[in-house]
Amino acid sequence: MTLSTADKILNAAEELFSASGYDAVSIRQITQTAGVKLALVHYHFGSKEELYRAVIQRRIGCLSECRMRLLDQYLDEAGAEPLAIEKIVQAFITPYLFWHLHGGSGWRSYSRLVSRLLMHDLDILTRQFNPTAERFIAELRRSMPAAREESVQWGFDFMVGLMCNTFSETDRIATLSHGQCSVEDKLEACQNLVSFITAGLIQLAANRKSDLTDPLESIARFTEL
Amino acid sequence: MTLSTADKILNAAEELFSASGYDAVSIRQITQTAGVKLALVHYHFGSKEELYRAVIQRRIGCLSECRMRLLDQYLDEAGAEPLAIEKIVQAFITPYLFWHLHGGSGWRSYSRLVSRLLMHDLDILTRQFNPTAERFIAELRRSMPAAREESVQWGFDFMVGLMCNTFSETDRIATLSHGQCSVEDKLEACQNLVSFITAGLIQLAANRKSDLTDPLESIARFTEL
DNA sequence: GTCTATAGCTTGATAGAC
DNA sequence: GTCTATCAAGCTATAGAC
Repeated sequence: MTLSTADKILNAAEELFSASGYDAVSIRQITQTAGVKLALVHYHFGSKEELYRAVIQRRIGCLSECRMRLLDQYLDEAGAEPLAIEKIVQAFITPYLFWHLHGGSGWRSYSRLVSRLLMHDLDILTRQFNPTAERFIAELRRSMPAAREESVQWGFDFMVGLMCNTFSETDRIATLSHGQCSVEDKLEACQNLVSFITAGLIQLAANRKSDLTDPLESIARFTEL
Repeated sequence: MTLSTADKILNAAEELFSASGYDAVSIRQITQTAGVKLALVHYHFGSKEELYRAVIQRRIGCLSECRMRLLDQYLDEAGAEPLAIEKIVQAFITPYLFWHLHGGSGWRSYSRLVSRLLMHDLDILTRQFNPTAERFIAELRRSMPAAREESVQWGFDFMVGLMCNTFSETDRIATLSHGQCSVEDKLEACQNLVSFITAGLIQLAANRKSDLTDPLESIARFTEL
């Protein structure tokens, strides 16, 4: 199990980027963690940003493929019927969970890193992710026949955001629950997550939007005083 | 409307931090944007990190207060009854929306900045935020009488995460929907958001967790081949 | 309170020996 | 492929004149 220099660098970078974000990590820290010399990053990857991209690239295909295969399996089983919304949510989220649980520490870092990345909007990510996204949106649309297009779009966006939030591993919930819950227990988190998202989507499927006029007016009244 | 130097710095910092994150912004950029000299940041705030904290501090009380007042109003109206879950969600989210809509560009930046901050877990934020959080969790608990404590905790966590995600303003949805939706339309987003979260919470209130054994096993089968 | 000037350090990147 | 040595630029922070 001797790793190539490139892999050592990728592993260290994955871990550090996922813990602190791109800007807060220097390539010196990375090479030190990896146990290799500074110049080797530039030899193997060219620049810090290209290293970052390489880290993301390494595992992204695996995730997309898992999602697609699970979706295909459910479509097979359902025949011509639209999928149950819960199945779509499961096909989207379980691959993340699976690799997080059984992929070793690298995958744990990776899921955190990708989740962090949501605000960075890097071209790589969208280029790799959008095809999968569009397939899931299409299935969602088929399973929400009465819904306006916006509801479908927002529903998918909420699902992605919530999943990333859960895997980003800021353990707010541990503090607030005084240790009773923790993002450490990803299976528990995801069971709740999938259930929560499914119910939310079913609600959007019925075109229900909450009317916010009253609370907005209340606040306006507060701030005038 | 002449701003003090400190306010000029705070405004510039708020805007830049919210756009790029703490580490990616230098105090040189900040002072340049603010139109003041470099040394003044250290004179007024001491250090870059203290400036960051000051930016967060400036508006956080206002938000918490709004949330509390709205919650109090609803409690008044409800008498001794537990609140409808939707009311709790509205009391939590509408203040964010209100200031985002009517607070000027500073508040727009601010909501994005705080949302970004979720992964940074800064002591200030939790110290300021946790009392509000605990009140909302308590109300949620009262309105979800059959729910296990974990469901209440996860439900609240999902609400916070989803709200922050929506206000962090990465416009994934604009690309995926080919321009049909956008985070620019925050009212539309929040109407869907509140409806989605409410339905999710009601689901959790009934202690429903999704069973993920089947999809996890399917994936395990894929990866063996 | 505001300015200039600069100290002291870290950063990403590269040149060139082996 | 890997190493050492180093560059040029950028960074936070501070000292001291006004």
